[in-house]
This record gives sequence, structure tokens and C-alpha cells, in this order.
Amino acid sequence: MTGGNDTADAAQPHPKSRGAARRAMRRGPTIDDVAELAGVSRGTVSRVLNGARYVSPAALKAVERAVRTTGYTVNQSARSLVTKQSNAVAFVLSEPQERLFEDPNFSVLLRCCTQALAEHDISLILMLESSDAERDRVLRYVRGGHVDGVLLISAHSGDPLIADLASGVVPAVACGKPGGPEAAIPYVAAEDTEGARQMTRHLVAQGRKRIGMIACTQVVGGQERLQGYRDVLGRKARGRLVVDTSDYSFAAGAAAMRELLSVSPDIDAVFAASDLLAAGALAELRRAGRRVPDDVAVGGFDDSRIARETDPPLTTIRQPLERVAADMVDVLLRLIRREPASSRLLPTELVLRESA
Amino acid sequence: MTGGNDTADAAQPHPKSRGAARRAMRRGPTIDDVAELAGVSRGTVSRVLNGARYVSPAALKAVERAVRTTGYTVNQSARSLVTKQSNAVAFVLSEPQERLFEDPNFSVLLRCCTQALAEHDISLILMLESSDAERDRVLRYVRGGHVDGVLLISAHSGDPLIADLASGVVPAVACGKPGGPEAAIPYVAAEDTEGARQMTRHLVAQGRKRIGMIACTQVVGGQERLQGYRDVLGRKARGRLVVDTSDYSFAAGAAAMRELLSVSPDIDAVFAASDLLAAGALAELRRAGRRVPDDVAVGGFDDSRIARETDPPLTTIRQPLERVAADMVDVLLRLIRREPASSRLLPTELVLRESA
DNA sequence: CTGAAAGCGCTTACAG
DNA sequence: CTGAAAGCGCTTACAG
Repeated sequence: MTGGNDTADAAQPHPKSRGAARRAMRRGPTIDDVAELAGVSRGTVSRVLNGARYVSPAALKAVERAVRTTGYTVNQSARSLVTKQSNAVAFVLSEPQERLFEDPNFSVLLRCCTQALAEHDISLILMLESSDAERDRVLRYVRGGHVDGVLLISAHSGDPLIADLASGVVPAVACGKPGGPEAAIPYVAAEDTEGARQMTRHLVAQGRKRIGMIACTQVVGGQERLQGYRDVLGRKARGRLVVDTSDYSFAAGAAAMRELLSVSPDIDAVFAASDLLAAGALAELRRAGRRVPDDVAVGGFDDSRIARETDPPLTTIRQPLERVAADMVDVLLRLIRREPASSRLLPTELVLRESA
Repeated sequence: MTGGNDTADAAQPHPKSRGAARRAMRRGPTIDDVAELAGVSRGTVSRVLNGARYVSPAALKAVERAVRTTGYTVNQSARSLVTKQSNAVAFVLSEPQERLFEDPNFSVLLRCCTQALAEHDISLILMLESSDAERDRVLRYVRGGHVDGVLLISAHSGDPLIADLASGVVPAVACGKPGGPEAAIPYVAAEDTEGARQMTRHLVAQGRKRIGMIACTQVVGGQERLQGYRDVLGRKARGRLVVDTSDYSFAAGAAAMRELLSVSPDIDAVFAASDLLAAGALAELRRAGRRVPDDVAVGGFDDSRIARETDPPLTTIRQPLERVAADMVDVLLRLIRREPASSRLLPTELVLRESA
């Protein structure tokens, strides 16, 4: 033992408290230790711990001092047992997660949600739903009241969890506008339709004539991006210029670009519904010997990290993911407190780089 | 009348309706409900819940049935209060996390750890340590016994958490060999030195004469990769061919490559200590008009997702991250159970693609 | 094998 | 404003 790290503990001989610390396990100070040291009842200590209402200044001071010198930390289990609140929130990925983990957006979301929650002293519990067993576990976990709410990152329609969440029994907020049975869940999303319009208008303003789109209409946000593209192009948005992919991956982008190139060889611009898709398209264009943006302009969506690492760097639509995360947490906390809270739509922004 | 809280509430002059809202929350069945239905004591129910030892077949059956029909789930708080186990583990990122979140390896690690833990019904709590406030929160959280152990992803030397972890009071396992004060923490890592040798040997076998290295010796693993490179090259590994970066990022890779190119214009191969670094180097090489691999061969390290998305795809050293994660969880669980467990080193593998 | 009972460490009406 | 007391839902010796 190098140097006394916890003076309060070290000074304390074990005989006094109840339980007599039979185990060598960490036996932190309890609320009773604090109460004794402060010369008050444990009810009073509890009151200062929970907002210091109805506590005299003298008692408040004594308790605060005692908390500091004992190094007391509340035992969450004991507290939860009576309050029925866990001070934890589940971050649920209900899609085959490999796909989502590949998405740079996901990391930003996870990081920002964790940070926002930490400010409220709430823990983020990461839960994956890739197998049926996992799905079952998450359901039991959420139903069992182990968490106060859930941040739903991407919903799979068949998921039984959806029903619970949509019913409002367990507070929840989705990332991106949900479709199908989960439509009743409040959400936070970027203005996908308008963002897509911004990009399409930009491409048109650049003088591009045959503007293709790599869409991904599996999710509502993707449908809206396609809609925005059509809004601007009108009847010029011919079917042969649109390829719908099954996911937002790099590989899907490359495959879609290949298809576009073979179906419409004279294409001179392409709007990809995500940066990852755009990166894949870029790779395919290079393989085909097309110069970007000279021969074909490429526009992405997200402004994720990858947009700065492609060659050339991507012109894209910025989605304010940090704010999406912060707002998701804000909405969820309101819901947990039974305060009114509704879905939020965040504005997007055109970011000019070199690809278009 | 059990459900008559409406009447009770109406009759009572309570200033805050908060209590009422809380009471209306989900009230699942308790162990007593199960016991009653099964016709046994709650001690017996508890026994079947915890391994079914010393329980008669008849009682076992009755309890299992009762659990099923009531839909009973154990209340973790109540259980933790007595067992002192939380069934949760913290996944701590103790570096400025933006940097790590940028790393594709990180996602793999996080996903695989979550999955491995879920199989044991243990939750993963994600904790970031970017600000002092957060650092403090993590420390209190871990010391407060809120988690049974910690998965330490990257340790910052000044972190007070390290002392707790290194002392073994709280079970912990690090990802990658730790250096400095945390050296006492068990770890799981790839065989960095040997992996670097494999790559360097490959470059030599390709006939490359002036092989540079983009190193990152901030972490022990990075030092070992540099060592492996030197092991193979001997005195041919001249100082001017090695650039040490401050992190594993794309931008750092590009900057390092620029420096190598200006200091040693005749360089014909470069071994980057990570794929992200290699991707940055690739971008810089293209900017400088050098062809890869014709003019300059590029080797990476990790075999992360990005290795397949660069142009050309990266020849790299595969690090078995899925196994690293699985082993980290395995070691941690053993430590938690007070079983003997020691650090593990996992083999690497050369993956041939087009960049070298 | 099983039940009764003693807590685990907290919060929260309730009555001063 | 404050203390005494009644739980919250579980586990675990301890006696049968």
C-alpha cells in the first residue's frame, strides 16, 4: 500500500458499523456514517442529497462537510430500489449492427449522447439487437424497468420492443423519423427533404444536366432525400437516373454507381444519399476513368468525417448530428420527467468542397 | 383495495403530484407474487433464480411455471443491494475521445465487447473521460461500486483512475499493452512487434530499398511497431526515414507523408502504423503525383474497414480485434470472479491487397 | 430441501 | 426544519 489514498477510510477501524465488514470488498461509507459525522439523522442527509430543500443552513453545511471528508457516494441500487428510477438510459441499436457500426455518424451520435447524459449524471447502457436472443434480452431489460428510457437508433419493424415504446409506457425517442408501427415514437431528425433540395439545386446551378441519384429508401429519411431531389428536378428526374440501394454502405455506393454508369453513360452528376455511398461512388468513378468533378460531380449527405478524407473531398449536406444527439437526450429527459416534449426537426446546410 | 390510489390521491392534499405519477409507473410482479403462486416461500424462489441448488424438482417446476405465468423479472437494484454486484461493466475511454471515435477499430471493439458481455447478461456502460468533470464522475462511479469491473480502452497517464485500477481493487483489463503507471493492469493486445516485422519483411521481399515508417510512439503498441520495423531493417532504418506522429489519424498520416517526401524524396515504400495513417499517406502521395504501389508501396496496420475502401486497397497487418474484445471480456469476468487471469497476446496476419 | 427472519442502504410520508 | 419509522425487493445464513 503506497501512501494513504483515502484518509477517512484508513483512519477508521472496522469494529463500529453494523455488518462488521466481514468481506475485504470495498465497503464505502454509507449515509449513516455521514449522518453520524454531521450530527444529524439520515433523513436529513438524504434531504440534502436530494436537493437540499427544507434543510437549515447549518445542517446543510455540516452534511456537505461530512460528505466530503467521508468520500461518500450514494448507493444507486439502494436509491433505485425506493425511487424506481435507475438513472440509466439504454442506447438501442435495433438493426443488424455491423452495418450501423460502419457508419461514421453512429460514433458521433453515441459520443454526444453519452456526454449529454453524463451532464445529468445518467449512464448510457449500450444494447445491440442483432440476434433474437439479444432482442429478447433488451425487451426484458427495458420492461424490467432497468432503464428510465431508451434512445432508439434505428428501428426494425418486426421488433416487439417497438410496441412497448410506441405505447409510451417506457419513454423513448428515435433518431430519424420512424416509419411503420413505431411512427408514434417521438423523434429528432434533420430536415432531410430540404437538405436534398439544397444539394440538388446546387448541382443544377453548377450547370449539370443529367443528375443521377443513389437513394436508400429503406428508411423514412432516405425516402425524404429522394423526394427532395425529385422536388427540384421535376420530370427531369427520370427513373433511369435513380438507383435505390439497400443500405448506406461504401460497397452499395460503388455498386449503384456502376449501375448508373452502365444505364446512363452520359450522366454528369450524382447525388448520393450519404457520404459513405458517395465515397463508394467516387471509387467506382475513378475505376471507370471519370474525373470528379470535371466529368461527373458528386454530392454527398451527412458531412461525416469521411467527407474530408475522400479524393476529392466531398461537397455534402451537413446534418447537425451533435445537436441531434443533444436534442434526443433533452426530449428523452423531458419525457422521463413526464413533461411535454415533441419531435424536433433540425436544419441542414450545404458544405462546399471539391467534388461538386 | 389495492388499486385505489385514485381515491387516496383525491382525498389527500399533496402539493406535488410527482409522487402520484411515479406510483402510476410500471409495477411488475415481485418475488413474493411468484412465491405465492408457486406455493413456496420466497427463499425458495430466490434459490431457483440463483442456480436452483438445494431445490426439490417439484418446487423447481412450480417456481418456473409461476415465473413464466407472472412474467417475473428480477429487480436488479434489490439484488445488487444485497449481493454488491451490479452486473454492469464500464467501457472507459480515457483519452480525448474525439480522436478515438474517429478510429474504426474502436467501433469493432465496442460492438464485440457489448455482445460478449450480453451473453453473460452483463450490461456495458459507456463512459468518456474528456473533461476533468467527466474524469471525476467516472472515478466516483467506479469507486462507488456501480460497476463490477472496467474495460479500459486507452489510458491517459495522469488519470487518477489508473491508480485504483492498477491496485486491483476494481477488476480491470486494458486494450493494448499499457505503459507507465498503469503497467500493472492486465491487458489483451495483438503481437505488435511481430506484426510490424511481417510487414517490413514483406516490403523488403518486394524489392523496396528505401522503406520509411510513419510511427506513433505515444502508446506502447506504437513503440513496438516501430521496433519491429527496426528489427528487420537493422541499420538501414535510418532516422530520416522515420516520422513519429502524435496520433493515429488520417490528417497525421497525410502530414507525415508530406514530411517524408520532402526529407527523403527517393523513398519507395512506407509502413504506416495504422490504416488510418496509411489512408492519409495515400492521399498525400496522390497529391504529390506518386503512383501506389508503382512508385511507392504503402503498408498499413489493423486491417480495419478503411483498408478496403482506400484506392488502392491497403495491404496491411490484420489485428484480430474481435478476439481482442472477446478475450478482454473473458479476462475481466475471471478477474471479477476472483479467478486467476493474465494478459494475452494475439497473433497478427499479413493481408495482401494492392497497395504493396 | 425449506421457511422465517435479518438485513442491504436508501427515500419519504408522517408527526412533531 | 427534523427525526423515527416504514418500507423498496431481494439474498442468505440459520434452524429445522
